Formats: sequence, structure tokens, C-alpha cells
Amino acid sequence: MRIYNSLTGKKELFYPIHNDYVGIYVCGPTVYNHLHLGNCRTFILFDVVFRYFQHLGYKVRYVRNITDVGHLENNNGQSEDDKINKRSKIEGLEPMEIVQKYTISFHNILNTLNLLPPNIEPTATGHIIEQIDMVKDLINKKLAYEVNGSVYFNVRKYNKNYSYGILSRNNFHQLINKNLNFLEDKYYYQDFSIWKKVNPNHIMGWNSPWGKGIPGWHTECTVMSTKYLGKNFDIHGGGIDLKFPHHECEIAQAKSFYTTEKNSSNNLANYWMHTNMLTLDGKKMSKSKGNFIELRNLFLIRKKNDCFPNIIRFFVLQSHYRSILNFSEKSLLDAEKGFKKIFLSLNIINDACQNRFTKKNNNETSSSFDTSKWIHSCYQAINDDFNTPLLISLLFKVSNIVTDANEIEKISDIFLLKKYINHFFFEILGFKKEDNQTNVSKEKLKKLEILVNRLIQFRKEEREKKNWFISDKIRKELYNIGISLHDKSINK
RNA sequence: GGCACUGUGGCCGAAUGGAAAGGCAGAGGUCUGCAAAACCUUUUAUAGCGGUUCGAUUCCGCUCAGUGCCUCCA
Repeated sequence: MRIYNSLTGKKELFYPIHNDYVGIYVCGPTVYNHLHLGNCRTFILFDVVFRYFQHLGYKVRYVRNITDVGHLENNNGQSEDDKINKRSKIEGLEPMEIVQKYTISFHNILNTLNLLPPNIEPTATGHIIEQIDMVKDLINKKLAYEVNGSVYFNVRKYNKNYSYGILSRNNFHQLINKNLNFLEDKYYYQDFSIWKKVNPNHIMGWNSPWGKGIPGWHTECTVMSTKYLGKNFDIHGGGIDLKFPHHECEIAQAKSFYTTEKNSSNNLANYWMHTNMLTLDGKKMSKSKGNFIELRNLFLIRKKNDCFPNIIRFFVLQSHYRSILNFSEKSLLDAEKGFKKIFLSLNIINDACQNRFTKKNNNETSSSFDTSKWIHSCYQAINDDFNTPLLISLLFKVSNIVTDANEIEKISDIFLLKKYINHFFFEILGFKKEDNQTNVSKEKLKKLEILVNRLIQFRKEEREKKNWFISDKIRKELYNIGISLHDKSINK
């Protein structure tokens, strides 16, 4: 299996640190707002990564954090505000109420999209002590300094022994942006906060050797990833917009904290994976720029369409995770058609297997379709840096063959095909088999089903009488509530 | 200004130093009371200019266009 490693800019063969085990850390959300479609792209991709490693038989530990404190926002160099604290003022809720509200929303959305939960989902507030320990250590190593109750990482000093910018390929000296002011407390523009002083009456704040404060965002990820995966682990993932500064700073802290020898090759994770941006009208989907689509709104609009979460997943996986993906209504419609086409052919295969089981297949001529070769191609696709679009195109190939009734009869190893296409579609790509999210009781559903069947039967009778007005009206009404009827010739 | 990435038909989107996947849309057809669906057939593409090469869409250089990051971001 090959993975594109952002550290080297190349596709590399994947070797886990420990045989049979894979450790993955993905930067989760800061829970101060509802998720938008762009956020989900990353989580959907890593859901596939997680599923695929498990499919291959690895024991995977997948860690995805929740940032519930410490994500600072720079206010034009005047001050730094915690995002959640800021939001709590806007909504008139306690910070932890904000955290609770948006954590629940986050879980609901990912659950609807059929994402597997990570093995560990640590929160920043649950790891304050560890973060304080790391800050202390960095001060002892003279790689961080305290000013007015806040602590900053000394990037210039770090850069003398290590190289700051190895991940983002930034040159330390060229990082200065003259247009931007920076906090006066900092020695250098490039330095970043690892501990931030807060007002003593502030509800979100912890006692530390430097007074009451909150930990910095970058520190949190270094602490939690290494706590649960070790000081060197396999895969670290996140959106490409986190590459700099967030991931660069994570590496800087980890190297400072864990390495004893200079020029150690430990870059926190061996493979860094970055998902590209989802755009709207060619521009990055982003909250601060105001162009974004919230998933909960999409779900509300498409309530009638019960396979909508699958369509979102299909839309996302139909492009490669390292390319920019543009969102449009049309692309969703395309995805819907594509998804349904493959879904339909899965049913055909399953039916065909049923028939084979009852009737013995005596067909002598064999199909030109080579199932073993096809399976091999599918693995090749996903093994090549998770090339899901290529894998999906292979599913379409089967779909085209299977819809030909003569051709499907000839496929000798149909049971093998059934097994693997189900593996790829449900187990690896993670599509949901059926949406049984209704709260309606089974009793009620049964009654409804009888009613609809009666109506269809009634329409059939009217059709046979050539009473087109009635039958067309029923067809239209049923279509409006999401039941579409496809008529065949009445002569047959 | 610095760093990085991208450019494939009408649209989306793979692959590749040696006849350019797949999907959507379009066109034609089968079917049909009509509609829809389904199925079959089918047109159209490597941004531009150079270089390396027997051969470049692929590698290299330049130009043009777009995107991301440069301390809020998945």
C-alpha cells in the first residue's frame, strides 16, 4: 500500500511501526459551531482509511480529538480570544454548554453519515495537567518563555537545532508578513502561544505555575496524540489548511519534548496525510468568509430522500482526497444518480445469487468478465493512496455488466463477486445499508404499507380499465411522497 | 512579497514515457396510453510555447490561468 506523505511530498510504501498495528491521529473539530460540508470531507476520508486498515486485518487505534478549549483567535495583534469563550458570549451560554451543544451536533452528523466512532476521542480540557507538564518542560529546555502569565514557544531558538518548516516547506526567515501586527509580548513574530493567561474570574481557566490560564491549541494535539499513540506513531491527518501553522507547531513541540539527540528523524508521525479543500463557487468553504453549507441544513432540505447521507459520502469519495472538490447542486444530483445505479446493481447481484442457489446453474459459456482480476484491480485502486474515485469507477463497471441479464447468468463466480462488491461498497467505502432511523412504530409502518399497497392495486385495476385520469393522479400523488411507480406495458 | 499545489470533453473526474477510465448531460434507438425508469448505441478533451526522447498528456523550463497557506479554519 502506498500513501502520499506530505512530509516528503511523495507516495511512499506504508510500513507500520509495529507489525499488525496502526496508530492514526486526526485533528477533530473545535466545537464552537455546527459542522459544514467541508469539515466532513476530512472525517469521511479518514473513516475510509480507518475501515480499510481494519479490513486488511490491522489492529487500528484511531484517535480523533475534540477541541473544547484553547483554540485562540488573533484579533489583529491586539489580543487573543478563545473561540469557545467568544461564542458563549454571543449565544449567552456557559462555555461548557457551547461545548456540549456542538459536540452533540458533531456526533449526530457523523453518525447520520455512517462514520465509525474513533477508538479514543480525547478532549483538551481532559488533558490540562499533561499540557502544563509539556509547557514546563519546554521552559526548562529554554525553548519557551513566559511573559505576563502567558507562555510562548521560541521558534527562532528551536530553528537553530531543528528545522522549523519541514512539513510546510516554509523558510523560517521568510515567514514574516509585514501587514500583520503581532502580540507585543512575543519576542518574534513566528512564536506561538502554548499557555494563555486568562482573567482570574474567567470560568474557563486552570491554575498553573504562571497563574490562571488556558492551554494553547497546538499543544493539545501534541499531548493527546502522543499520550495514546506513543511519541512516534504511524499516521497523522487533517485538512490541508492545518498543515501550517498547526501541524508544523505540533512537530516543533514534539521534537522539543521527546527528542534527546539533535536531528532526530522522529517527526511525530511517520506519514502525514492532508485532505484538500472543498470549495463553493471555486472558493474554499469557510465559516469566516461566509461561504459554507451546513450539513444539518442540507439534511433538513433533503429529509424526503432517505439515502441522502450516502449521496454526500458518494459525492465526497468520487473525488480523490488530495484534489480540490467543488460543491454544486448539480454535482449532488450526479452523485445521487451514480449512487443509486451502483446500489441497484448490488440488489441485482444479490438476487442472482439467490436464484443460483435454488436453480442449478448449467450455463456452459462463461463471461468475459474476470472476477479475480476485477477484485485485484479494486485493491490496487485503494492501495494507491486511497484512490476512491478509481475504485468507484470499477464498481460502475460491474454495474454495467450486471444489468445485462444474459451476461450475469454467465458469471461463474458470482458468489465471489457478491462477497467482494459488498466488501468494497459497505465495509470499506462505508455506505449505509438501509436507513432504519424512523421512530414510527412497526405497527404503524405495517398499516401504512398495507394502505399504499391497496392504493397501488386499485390503480392497477383502474389502469386495466384504461381509466388514465385516476391512475395518473394516483401515480403523481405517490410520487410526491417519494414512491415512484414504473409502469410496464399492460399487454404483457 | 514568500512557500506549496493544480490545469484532461458541455460538466464532474481517473490514468499513463507507447492505441486517453468511469459518471452526468447531449444525440439516436428499444420499450410505452402518457410520463418516468431501465437498457442499447454514440459525438466531443490533455491551457499555451519551447526542450529532452524513436515517441510527451505524462519528465524539464518558461508563459498564462486558478487555488491554498503565510498564526481563525477540516
